[in-house]
Amino acid sequence: MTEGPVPRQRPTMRDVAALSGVSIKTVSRVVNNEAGVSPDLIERVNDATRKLDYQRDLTASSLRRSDGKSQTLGLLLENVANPFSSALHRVIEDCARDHGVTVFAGSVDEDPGRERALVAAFIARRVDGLIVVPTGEDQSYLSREVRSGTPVVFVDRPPALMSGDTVVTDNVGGARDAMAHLVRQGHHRVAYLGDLRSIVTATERSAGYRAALDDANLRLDPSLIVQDLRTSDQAEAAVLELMARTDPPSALFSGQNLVTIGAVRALRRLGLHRSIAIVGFDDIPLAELLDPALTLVAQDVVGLGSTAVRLLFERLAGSDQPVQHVVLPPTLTVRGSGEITGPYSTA
Amino acid sequence: MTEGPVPRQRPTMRDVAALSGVSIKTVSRVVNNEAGVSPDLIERVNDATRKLDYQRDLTASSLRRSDGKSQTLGLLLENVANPFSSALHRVIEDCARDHGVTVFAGSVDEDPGRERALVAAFIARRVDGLIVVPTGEDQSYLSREVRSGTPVVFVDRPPALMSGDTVVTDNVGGARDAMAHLVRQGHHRVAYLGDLRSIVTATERSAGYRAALDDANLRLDPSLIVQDLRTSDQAEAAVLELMARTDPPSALFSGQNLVTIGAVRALRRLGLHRSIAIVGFDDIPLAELLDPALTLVAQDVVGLGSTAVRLLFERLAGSDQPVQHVVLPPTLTVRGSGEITGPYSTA
DNA sequence: CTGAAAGCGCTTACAG
DNA sequence: CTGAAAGCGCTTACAG
Repeated sequence: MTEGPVPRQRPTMRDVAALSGVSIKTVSRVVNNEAGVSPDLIERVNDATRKLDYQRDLTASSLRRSDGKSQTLGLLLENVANPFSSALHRVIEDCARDHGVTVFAGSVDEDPGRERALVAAFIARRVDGLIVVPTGEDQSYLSREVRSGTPVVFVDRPPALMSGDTVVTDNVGGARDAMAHLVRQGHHRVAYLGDLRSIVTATERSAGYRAALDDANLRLDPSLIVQDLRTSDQAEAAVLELMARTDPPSALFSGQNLVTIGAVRALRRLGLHRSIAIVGFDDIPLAELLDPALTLVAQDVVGLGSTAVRLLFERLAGSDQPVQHVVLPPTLTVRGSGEITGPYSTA
Repeated sequence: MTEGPVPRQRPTMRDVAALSGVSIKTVSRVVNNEAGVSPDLIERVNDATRKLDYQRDLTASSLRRSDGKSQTLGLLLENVANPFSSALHRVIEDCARDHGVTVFAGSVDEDPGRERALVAAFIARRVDGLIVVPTGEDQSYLSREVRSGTPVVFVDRPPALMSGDTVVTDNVGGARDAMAHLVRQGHHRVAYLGDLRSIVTATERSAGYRAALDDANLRLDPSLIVQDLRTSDQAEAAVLELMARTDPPSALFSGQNLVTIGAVRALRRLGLHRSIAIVGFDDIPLAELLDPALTLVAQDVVGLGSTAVRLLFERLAGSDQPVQHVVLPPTLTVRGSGEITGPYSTA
């Protein structure tokens, strides 16, 4: 009877202590760089550590540690594969690394049940804190976690039914700027294409759209507002329908990256991409390679991520300042698609 | 003197046991759904669990568990924000979730030191296994981890200086197909634009390029081969230079997504995007919206990710079958940029 | 400067 | 069916 290769167990502090002829407490001191160990013991312990390839078990360490920190952080994103989410993930990873913290990430897919399940999975693994892009319904269940000592910072969207540190983009202002830009190009009939109304950012962007019309004393035509678009296919269909009307818009404002992609696809299918203006919210990779290149309102992803991490670490350091709300301005990047002039152009 | 809100400690099994009047062993049995606990005790424990909002500490649990599993997995990607990496991440997240496993992900950025640091961080947190997109140098240090009982599966690229379960794309075949496609359109002078030669996939793709020229009895012109392109800017510059020659290529084969983007940018700058053909390796979001739309060789990301997870869980289940090497075919997606005909076209 | 004992929150191995 | 004791790998609190 042949046995597979028996996996030799990972060495423990006890093994290192035995090999170097000291107590495990001394090994612990050396491993943690505590002062007050004699140089020769330090050397003997380090030798043994190398010889055995000892790697401390951080989970056991944090179990007993007085601060109880696991050096771990949970990140809940809409979808790790979405360009905005993954860019945010990268920024947060880098900031967390500076603190020696490793990141668990998960995709929520706008599903409140999944949000709760992911939070439970992260809490069960005793993350030190959570950074959450919340899904529209109700985050009140998170206040328990905050009270239990796990700080939570919300990013991209504010939480519902609870208050907490939050870092968001000025969605109303960004949408308003984008719309004002289109109006300046001579567009009076601009359609709004939006994501799920349950998503706060979508609602805010539509509010910015309305505000800009108001600013310009333009009438709001409710039939030019299409919302609850979840996929680029739905957005494409919506634009095909809009443009088939007897009174189509001369420009589009799209409230999210997937929606923008679907809208552009529809305009190209209709051969209207050079005559109908479009400005979209959210940056899109390759936006500058399209023809015309896409004029977009881009969020400050680095600002969002780094501020969220900073707020989280301030709480972890014991800050009990009042709840922080940080709002970052987005940037309108002019590239061509938003500068197609409309019927009221004075140029 | 005012005190901040004292964070009430998370309840432990001891607290639940006290409240329900049983031993912690009984609480453990109920929490783990072990058979053989009387119905009324189950109910009392569940009541107390709810009342206290008890959430088991999985890290403590796995410390004592005989299998020692942390229900955690470490994923090393080139960059969590890269479209290919993040798509792979999402597939792996979903497969891992089916096993109740949560994913740590990190970005290596082609830096061997960072690869080792990330592995160390994941091992210190006692992940059950690792899925690694290796960086070209040397993965031999990982055999220690495998021997210590932490299985490793390599994905997208094979490891260097060690052997291990690996899931990769048929890069040679994919590149060969792409090149054969260009040759069929009448191109005899095709430039190859490649990533770092230290990246195995880049080397394989250049081998496929050469093989296809051979298949077609075409002369290889070394001056049409540009490698070690790391960014889209470098690729753009390289193409500008190539096209300024007295004998420029009539088509381009680009070996990676960022390189393709740079190449397209150059062609557009030169106004050559409708006359010079291009086929790229790796899918690119929005490829179908460019003009012409991009003909690309796309990897089977779902296959790569799901196979990697399957192999990992087979090892975790104790499989000691020989090392597995899985090679998945990529798919040439014809969209326009690769069908621009060349000087030797018979059409 | 060093170490033996106790304990972090849980599961194992065993006794009743 | 239930629980007291021991122990996972580490750190704390304390003694010398």
